[in-house]
Amino acid sequence: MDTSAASAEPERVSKSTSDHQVDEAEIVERIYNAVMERRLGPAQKLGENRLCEAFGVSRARVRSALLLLSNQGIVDLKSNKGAFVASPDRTEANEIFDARSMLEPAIARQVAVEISPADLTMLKQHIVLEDEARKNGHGAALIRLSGEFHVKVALASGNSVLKRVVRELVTKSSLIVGLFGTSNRTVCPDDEHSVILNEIERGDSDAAAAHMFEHLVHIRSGLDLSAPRPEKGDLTDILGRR
Amino acid sequence: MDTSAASAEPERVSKSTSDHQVDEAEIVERIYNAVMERRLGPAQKLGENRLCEAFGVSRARVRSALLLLSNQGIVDLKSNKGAFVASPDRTEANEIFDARSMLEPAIARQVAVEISPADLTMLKQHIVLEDEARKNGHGAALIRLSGEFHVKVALASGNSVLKRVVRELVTKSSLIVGLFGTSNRTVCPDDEHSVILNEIERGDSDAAAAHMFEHLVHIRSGLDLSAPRPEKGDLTDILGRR
DNA sequence: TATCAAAAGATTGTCAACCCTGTTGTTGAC
DNA sequence: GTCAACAACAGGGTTGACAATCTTTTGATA
Repeated sequence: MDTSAASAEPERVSKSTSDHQVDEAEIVERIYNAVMERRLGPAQKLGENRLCEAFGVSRARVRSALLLLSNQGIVDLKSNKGAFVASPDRTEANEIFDARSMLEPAIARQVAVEISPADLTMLKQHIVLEDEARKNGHGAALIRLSGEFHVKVALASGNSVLKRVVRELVTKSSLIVGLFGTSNRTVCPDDEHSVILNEIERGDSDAAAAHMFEHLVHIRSGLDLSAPRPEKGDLTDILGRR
Repeated sequence: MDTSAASAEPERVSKSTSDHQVDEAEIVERIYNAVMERRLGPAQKLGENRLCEAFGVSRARVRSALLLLSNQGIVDLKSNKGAFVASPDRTEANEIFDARSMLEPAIARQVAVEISPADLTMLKQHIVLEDEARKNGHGAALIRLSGEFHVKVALASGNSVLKRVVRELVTKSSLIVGLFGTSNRTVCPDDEHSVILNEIERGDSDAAAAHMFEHLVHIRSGLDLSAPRPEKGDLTDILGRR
C-alpha cells in the first residue's frame, strides 16, 4: 500500500471550460514535489500502472515523464525492470554538493548586487512561509520549502537556466538528505535563510556569497556519508544475481 | 544524459550482420553532434517522419528523443506543429553565457588545483586535435572540438554533474554562436585553450580561472545581438546513417 | 524438507493503426 | 479583385494491442 505519490486527482471537469489535460510536465512536477517532501523515498519503485491510475493518464504519458525524470537523474530507469526513485551514492552526493557550492554562492552574490523589489518581496514571503511551517509543525512542507528557498534565490537572479540547474540539484539533495541525513534538523539549519536574505537586501554581496557557502557546508555536515547506504533497493540487485 | 547506458550493452544481433538497433540515447547524441557542428541550424524543422527514415527507427523512439532534447532546451516542441531546433533569443543567450561565466571559471580553478595525470593527458591530446583541425581546415570538426574542450575541462573535474551541465550549456552556445556570431573566428579565439591548459598544468588556479572568464568574455564579444535568421537543409543528408 | 525446474502471472518494451489539429489550396460571394 | 468559407491534405498526438522479459508460484524429486 504505497500510494505515497500524490493521490489527489485534479477535478474531472468534463470538457467545457478548462479540462486541463495532465501533461508530462505536470507529472514530472508532482513527482518532483513528492521527492522534495520525502513522500517518495530513494529506490522506491514507480510502477507504470500505478502511476497511470494515480494521475489518470495513459501509459505512454507516464513513460514520457519517467524518461524525463531519468534524464534529470531523479529516477533510475532499469531495463525491463521498471522505474525507481534515484538512490545516490556517496560519490554522487559529493558531486552534487560540490556543484552547489560552486554555483549557489555565485548566484547569491549576483542577486545581492541586483535584485528587483518584486523578487525581494517574494523571498521575504517565502521566509514567512517557512516560519509558519516551522511553527505549526508542518514537517513535510518545511522540508519542501527549505529546498525551494534555494530555487527561489536562483529565480531571483532572473536567469532561467540557473534556476533549472539549481532546481535539479536541490531535488537530488532532498534524496541525499533522506538517505544520509543524521537528524531532522539537518534539512536547512535554523534561520540561516533569513540571514542570507538580509544580506541580499543590504546588498552585501560578499557576505551573502560567504553565508550561502557556509550554509551549504552546514547542510553537508549534517550528512553521514561514511555510513553504508541503507538497502532499500531490490534484493536481487544487492545480492548479486549475476 | 548518460543515465546508466554506460553499462552493459550486449550486441543485439537480430537478423543481419551489424544491424545495431539505435536507441534514444544515440538519436540524442547524433542530433547533439549535428548541432555542435552546425550541420543543424536554429529553427530548422525536425519532422518526425524524416527522422524516422533518417535513423531507421519507429516514431515512438524519435518522439522520446525529441522530448529529451526539448527538455534540455536544444529543440522546441510546438504542439501539433512539430519539433524545431531551438532558436535562442538575446535574453536566453545572455542567460547561458552568464551561467557559463559563473560555472566554468570555478571549474577551471578546481581542475588547476587538482587534476589527474590521465585527465591532463586527455586535455593535451585534445589541444593537438584542435590544432590539427585548424591546420587542415576542418571547419566543422574545429567547431565541435572548440566546444568539447570546455566539456572535457568539466570532465576533468571528476564531477559528472558538472560535466552534464556544461555540456548542455556548450551545446546551446553553439546554437547561439551560429545565430549571432559575426565571423568564423569567434568560435573559440586563437589558442586560448592551450593557454588555459598550461595554467592548469602549472597549478596556477587563479590564472586558470581568470583566463577562463576572459575566454568566455571573448567569445561573447564576438556576438552581435540582432535578429536571428533561419536556415535550411535536408535532414536525410545531414543526419544520414554514418 | 530443501532444491531445482517449469509454468503462470505480471510488468515493461515496441509498434502500428487511428484520431485530431493545423495548413494549404480552391471556390464562391461581395 | 479581394476576402471568407470550405474541403482536402499532411503531420503530430493518442490509444490500444502484442511481444519480450522478469518474477513468482507451484510441483516434482532427491
